[in-house]
Amino acid sequence: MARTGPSADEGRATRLRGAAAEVFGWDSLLPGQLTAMEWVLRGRDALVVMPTGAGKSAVYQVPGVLLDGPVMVVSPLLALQRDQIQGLPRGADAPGAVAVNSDLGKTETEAAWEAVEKGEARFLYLSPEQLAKDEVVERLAGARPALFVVDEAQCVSSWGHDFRPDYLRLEQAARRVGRPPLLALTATAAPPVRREIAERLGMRRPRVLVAGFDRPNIRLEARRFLDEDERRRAVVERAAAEPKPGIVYAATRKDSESYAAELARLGFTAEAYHAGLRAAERERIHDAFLSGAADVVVATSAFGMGIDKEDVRFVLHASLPGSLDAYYQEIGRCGRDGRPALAVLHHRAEDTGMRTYFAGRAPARDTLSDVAEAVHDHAADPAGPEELRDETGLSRNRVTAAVNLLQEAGAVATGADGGIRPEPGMPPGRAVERAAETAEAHRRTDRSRVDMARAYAETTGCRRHFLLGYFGETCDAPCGNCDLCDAAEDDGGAGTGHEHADAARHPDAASYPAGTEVRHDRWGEGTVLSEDGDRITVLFDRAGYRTLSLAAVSGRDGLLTVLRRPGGDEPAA
DNA sequence: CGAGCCACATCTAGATGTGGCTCGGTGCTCTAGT
Repeated sequence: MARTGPSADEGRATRLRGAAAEVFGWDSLLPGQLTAMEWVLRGRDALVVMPTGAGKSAVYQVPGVLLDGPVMVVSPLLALQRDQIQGLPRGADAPGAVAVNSDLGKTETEAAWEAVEKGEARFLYLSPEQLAKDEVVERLAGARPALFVVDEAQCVSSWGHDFRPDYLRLEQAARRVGRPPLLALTATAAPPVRREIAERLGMRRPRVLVAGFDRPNIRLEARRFLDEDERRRAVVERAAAEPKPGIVYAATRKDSESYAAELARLGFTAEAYHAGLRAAERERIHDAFLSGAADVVVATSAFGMGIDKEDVRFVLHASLPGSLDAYYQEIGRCGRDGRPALAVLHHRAEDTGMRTYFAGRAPARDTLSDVAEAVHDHAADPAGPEELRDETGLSRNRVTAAVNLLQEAGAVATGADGGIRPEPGMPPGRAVERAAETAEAHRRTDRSRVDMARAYAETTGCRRHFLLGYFGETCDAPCGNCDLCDAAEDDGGAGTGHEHADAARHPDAASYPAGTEVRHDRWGEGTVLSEDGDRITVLFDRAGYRTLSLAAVSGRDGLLTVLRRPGGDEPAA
């Protein structure tokens, strides 16, 4: 196979720079942006992890105008789709863009498709749920898309398993529309999440670009409370005292309202934001925050995607988050202007209860059983999710989630026409067994994510070191901008704080650098994520995240065996 | 998993304790009835 020479690469770079300048009015491209754009233009699958505001969308927009066919963009929120379309250049020469979703009437939908088919609209925005519809997939296949983009790709991992199961069916959708090259974009993804995105989307030897994770201007703090009233007081006082604007994340809708009410009583413009509010109200608060009219928004996790505001000064958490993936995403919304910003986590031991509950949910056995039987009954004439829904009487999401789990367990497969058939020699009873085991493995992983969030809250080393370690990055501890680094300095140095941590570094720490593949007697196979003094954190394939004491695992009895040392290719895919 | 609520029981007449129940977060889409 002929390799493309330097002149071909240069040609591509020139064309991309030209399109960026002429179509979008961008005179310069960042090195990472250009590299990723070249991959896209060459038709390679790619996964790009880049902070919000660093020009992620440009990675598909610029090559998109040079490709030979429409670009489809899967985006999780309709509001985000609207923002993206509005952000594109307008005018006679501009590449058109449309969204196809439930907001549109019949006539509008038809007009949107025609714009795509005639080439008037180069970008087509869709929710993953749209791709579950046969008529959408067929029409899209006819338009021969040149690129399949998954924006906010962390949703594949965070929402695909239960909340929005159509996220786990994007691989099938891509195959059915002619399997164009894939581009996954996200601002936050730890190495296991990157791996899961690539796997779930069925990426083929993807190129991976990870832009720097560290946000050194965000000061990190965590405070533990025994008493609920004390915690509430501390959160309110901090939100009141710190420079505005800021965001407070609460665990429940009720809490978001009570905190907002308390801040309002103190004279601040504070708004509660959660998914239980009417759409118009949510929009009003969103706009008030962006315009600077609101000092503080107290929100559940519903608030944030699509918030691109530079001058947010703090993100306070009034409860333990469900994972560090979610936490980093949420605190990443402050200090985008590079000026000092603050992230404080206020937590109690009791917070883990609700998080564990949310992390532990899987389709009921009865549901799995009903769906497995329905698939089995249709072995001769495979049915799609829609038909399975009619037959089982279960909701759309339940059927899809059950099908996903059965498919992951190797009990069913999806054909080229979208039909779901049982794997040969797999009776429904065994299919359910295997799907239940798969669900149990997810449950363990999700719960271990909660454990990692708690471990961050309770760490005694440098917080930034811990957080970046979770994302597979290193930083020189002490970072000098977290509460624990301050405490170490106050102690006056010698024999305390981080120096203490260094002194306590286990002699075997060097034997398990990040990326080492290991096998543990009890937890099975996994990958070392980070090393912190005398402990290492390992992500086990079946047991999730575990923090292990080196003294305990590496003694003479060797609970931990090294399978493969790091080095070579990027582990994603 | 655990907090909070309610009904009811308890030991002795208005509080305190206990068992059972419910609820807790993210969005799109479609449909029926205004």
